Amino acid sequence: MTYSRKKKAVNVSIKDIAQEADVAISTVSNVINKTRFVTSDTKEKVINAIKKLDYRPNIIARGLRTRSTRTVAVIVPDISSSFFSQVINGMEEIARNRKYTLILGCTSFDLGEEERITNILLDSFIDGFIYFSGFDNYKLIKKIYDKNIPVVALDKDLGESDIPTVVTDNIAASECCVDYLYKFGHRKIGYITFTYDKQTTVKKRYEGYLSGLKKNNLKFDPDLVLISPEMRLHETTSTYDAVRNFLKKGKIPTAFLTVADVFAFGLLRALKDEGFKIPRDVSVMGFDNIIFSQFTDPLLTTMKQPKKLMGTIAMNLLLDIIEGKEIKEKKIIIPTTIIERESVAFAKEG
Amino acid sequence: MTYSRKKKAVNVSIKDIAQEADVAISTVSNVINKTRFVTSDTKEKVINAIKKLDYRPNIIARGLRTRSTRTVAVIVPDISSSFFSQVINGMEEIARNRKYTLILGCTSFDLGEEERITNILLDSFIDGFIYFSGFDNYKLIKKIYDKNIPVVALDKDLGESDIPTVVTDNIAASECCVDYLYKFGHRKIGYITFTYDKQTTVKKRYEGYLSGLKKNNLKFDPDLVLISPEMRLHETTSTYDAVRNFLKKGKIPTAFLTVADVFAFGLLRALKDEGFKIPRDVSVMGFDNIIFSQFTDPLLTTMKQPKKLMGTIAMNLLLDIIEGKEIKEKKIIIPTTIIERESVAFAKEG
DNA sequence: GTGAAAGCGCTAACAG
DNA sequence: CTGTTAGCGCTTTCAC
Repeated sequence: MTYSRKKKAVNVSIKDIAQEADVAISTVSNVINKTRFVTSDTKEKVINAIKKLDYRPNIIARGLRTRSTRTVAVIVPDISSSFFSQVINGMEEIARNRKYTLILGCTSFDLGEEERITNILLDSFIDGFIYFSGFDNYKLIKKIYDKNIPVVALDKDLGESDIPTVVTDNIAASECCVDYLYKFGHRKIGYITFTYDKQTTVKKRYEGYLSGLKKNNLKFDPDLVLISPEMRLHETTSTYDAVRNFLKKGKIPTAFLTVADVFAFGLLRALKDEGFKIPRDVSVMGFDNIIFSQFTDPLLTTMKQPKKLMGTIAMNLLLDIIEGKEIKEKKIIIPTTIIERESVAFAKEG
Repeated sequence: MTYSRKKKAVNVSIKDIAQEADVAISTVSNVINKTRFVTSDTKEKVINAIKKLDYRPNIIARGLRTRSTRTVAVIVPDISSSFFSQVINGMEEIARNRKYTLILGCTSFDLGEEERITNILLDSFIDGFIYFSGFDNYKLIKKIYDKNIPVVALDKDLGESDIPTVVTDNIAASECCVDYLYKFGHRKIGYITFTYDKQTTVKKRYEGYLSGLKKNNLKFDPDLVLISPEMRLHETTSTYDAVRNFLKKGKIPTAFLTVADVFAFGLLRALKDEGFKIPRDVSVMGFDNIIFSQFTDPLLTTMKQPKKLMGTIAMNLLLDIIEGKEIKEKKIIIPTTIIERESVAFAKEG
């Protein structure tokens, strides 16, 4: 069986409405956009014609005139991971409520791809950008910014730049985790992270771990940290293997902090398979509070990044900028909170 | 501090290029679109001008003429859940490779919202739709289809309709699960699902469970199935509670099949807390193979829906239709496979 | 092989 | 209060 596309139906235009209602084109436009006062009589005629012909304005044509399409783009590395998709979910909700359309640009964590996509999207019809790419490629953002196209950077620190940013304070949050574990009597706090020099988030969290130790007068012990380039975000065995190797070396922290929940999952399994009871023998604390952290056994205690909130805040900021509203804060810091579940307990004596 | 938006930069237009290259506008257009032969001399002049002025065609203007924007929309209930976002991930990849832009329309599982979004998107500038909404609202899809706008339905059965669809055979897949458990000696196979009359997928999987029983000459026992409207997709406690109540009634299957992996997570926990060893005492089998099923303890044996593949197939089909290619199959059935992990074992004797 | 000009559907400036 | 008209940037006839 074959199927081939019939040609697209011709839509009714504003001209048809003007004809049908026996008024000028501009009057129709004015009724639709409420741009000028129109007598209720003519207004009614127009509205009836619109209903009769089932007319909808062509937003392409409108966009050509107004240079705005009420469309915003978000540049994101990957939508399939729970973290990103939840943030996007928040953005989507705001965009929709404020009657904007959202376009997705996935970079697959690839800088070249990021540039390619940005350029495509830059080809005219985007009203604004949210840059949520995981990379610290200041250049690309600056390019958009310098073109006077509204842009907000999400979850990346642009330092002293003028570009509006929404960030979680990863350093402070990590410190907070260390504080928390310290309060539970832990003095040998391990850290698990993967290496990704270009991702600030990963770096900052590690910095937070270090400064957290210092703050609590804990000495940094390199044997307590596992930095592995092999661990992956989408499965657990790589982490599991890395952790098993790590544990073989014999120096076992009384508590682990991981740079992301995902790594806590592999860690949990590895620990259990080595005969440790969680949290009786070893405490485990994650970071992100992704959905799955409420599925683990034991339930994972973790630092919550308010993902949806990140999305809504960033989107609201962007749309405010697009609409020319006055912006009070150009740098918004999103609060994080610890979600206490079952994987952290008091350190064993001695 | 305040910040308000400067006005948008004026982009260079085809006119500027024509001027710069000292040729006609149409020649520039013909060079860009390869629509007519142009001498290599003039071509070069044009290309140089384009490079010099960093020109990019305005696709809005182009869209106004050609009535195509190389933009496709996908209507989806929720992007924050792992299942949907992975499917979308596949779509995105294909769209990008074939140089289309993807627009997201989230319905939040709300029929009214679905209609609203569809109408907005219908307002001109979408070349095609993928309907992946979870609902069986034939009406809306048909409306698009009848407007001769390319559309493909994903993961929903439209029966005898002419509308192109991509589906996984949920009935067959569920039967397959029952077969699998049967082969492991299970004769008391339980089923856990939530009630959602309007979602075919849920219904079909249940039907598959029933026909699977019949096929294997197993008698249906209502006491072995848990149908709960209270269970939620995004957390595990609701399922946990429902299962604990269910178990209290005393009739324990030797194996459970769940309509979705998520429910297997709560089930696993409830079972363990009741003192059952998995899979020694009770086997558990999920459905979907979401990422987290490789994180559970024990690792979850489950029926895999090839999520990314669903996305790529649907998107390729849609783009083929848009581009007027001949379509061999209007109804594509996506294969499912069982992922054997650790949560299913042979039934205990007696 | 190239150029001139019409027109896609809309908004906005100008006229009345 | 309403109508006329220019023009957004592009593709596409039609002319040469």
